[in-house]
Amino acid sequence: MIPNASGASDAPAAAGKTGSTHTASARRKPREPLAPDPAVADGGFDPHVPNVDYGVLDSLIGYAIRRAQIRIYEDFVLSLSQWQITPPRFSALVIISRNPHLKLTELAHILGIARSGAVLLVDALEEMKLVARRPAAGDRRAYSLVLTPSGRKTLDAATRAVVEHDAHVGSALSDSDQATLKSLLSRLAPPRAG
Amino acid sequence: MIPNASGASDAPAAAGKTGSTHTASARRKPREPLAPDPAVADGGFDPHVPNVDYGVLDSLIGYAIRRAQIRIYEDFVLSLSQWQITPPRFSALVIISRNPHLKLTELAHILGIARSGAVLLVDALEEMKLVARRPAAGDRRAYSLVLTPSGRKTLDAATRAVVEHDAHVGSALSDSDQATLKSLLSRLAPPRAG
DNA sequence: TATTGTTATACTCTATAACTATA
DNA sequence: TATAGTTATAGAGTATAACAATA
Repeated sequence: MIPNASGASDAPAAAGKTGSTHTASARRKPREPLAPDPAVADGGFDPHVPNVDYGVLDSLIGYAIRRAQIRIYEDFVLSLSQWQITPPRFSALVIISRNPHLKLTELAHILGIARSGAVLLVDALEEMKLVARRPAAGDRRAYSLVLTPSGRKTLDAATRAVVEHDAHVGSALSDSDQATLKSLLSRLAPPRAG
Repeated sequence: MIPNASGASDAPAAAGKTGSTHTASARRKPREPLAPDPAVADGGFDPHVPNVDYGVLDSLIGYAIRRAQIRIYEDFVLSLSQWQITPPRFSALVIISRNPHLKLTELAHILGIARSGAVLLVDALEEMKLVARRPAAGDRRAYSLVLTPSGRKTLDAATRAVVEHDAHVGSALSDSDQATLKSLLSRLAPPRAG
C-alpha cells in the first residue's frame, strides 16, 4: 500500500502501547527479503469499500475531503518519487523560489509549521542541494533562503510533473467544475469566533 | 500553533539531517515552563499570507484541498481534544461501531492502512477502554472488534461534537453548495490507468 | 527583553519485513 | 502455503521547550 497522507499529529498526549499478548513472539533477526507481504498487495485506497457502513462519515464534509486527499497524495507521491520530493518539500521549494530571501521564521509561518519544523525541512532540502542558506543582509541572526541552480532545475522538472499530476486529478471535471470546486473549498472552515 | 494535520509519510528514503552549525548549543536540561514560545502564538494556519507569492500552488486542486484540510483538522482536533480522539481514531471507532465484529485486517483495508498500523490503532483504543478484541467465531487466529459500552457512550458524544464541528466547517455554504462540493470531491483522482 | 535559528525530546501516523499461530 | 495478528524497526512530520547569538 502506498503511504497514505492521511496522518495528523494531535495536540494532547495519549500515547502508550499496551502490547496485547495473543500470539506471542520472541526475538527475531532479519532475513533475506523473500516476497512482499501478501496482505499488502492492494491497489491503493478504496474510498468506499463495498458492503461497509461508513455511518456518519459519509455525511461529513471533512471526511469527503480526507478521502479525496488520500487519493490525491497517493498519486502526488508517485509523481515525484524519483526526486524524493514530498508534498511539504514541494510547497517549501515553490515558496522559496517565488519569494527569495525569506527567513526561516517567515517560511515556517507561510507553511503553517513550527520554526523547528522549518529547520528540519530546510536541512533536508539543503542536503539534497536544492536550497542554500545565505547570510541575511542586516541581521546576523538570520538566514536568507534561496534555491541553488540545481534546485531551480529540479523544481522546474518537478513542477511539470505536479502540474501533470494535478491535471490527472481533475481530469473528470470540466474547467468550470474545477473553478467551482476551488471556490467552494476556499469558503470552508472560517475561523472560529472566540 | 495547533498541530496541523498536513503531514504525510512518503514512500522512498531520503531522511538525514545535516545539522548546520550556526548557533551552536551544548547540553541542556529541562527548566520550569516559563512562557509559551513567543513565535508560536499565532491564530492558526493562514491559507494565504499577504504579500506572499504562492506560484503554481495557487493553481493546483491538490493544494486547494490541502489548504482546506489543514484548517478543518485544526478545528476537528480542537473539537475532540477532550477525549484525545484523533481523526484516524474517530474513523476507526465509527467503522467498528457500524460494522461490528470486523477483523483487524478488514479494518486496515477499510481505513487504507497497513495491518501493523491497525494493530497500533486498536491497541490505543483498547487502552482507552473504547474497543475490545473478542475471539472471532470459527477462526482462532482472528479477533472480532467491538465497541465497549464506554466506547459507545464516548463515540456518541464525540459524534455530536464532530457533527457540530462539521456544520461549522460548512457554515458558509448552502446545503446545495455542500452537496455540490461533496459530489465534485468524489469525482477527483480517478485511479491511474496502468 | 525580544527575535532567529537551533537542538533535544516526544509523539502520531505510517511503512516494510519478519515472525508465530492457525487455517 | 496462505492468512491473521504481532512485533521490530524506520522514517516523515509535527510539537513543545529550552538554549546561544544577536537585535
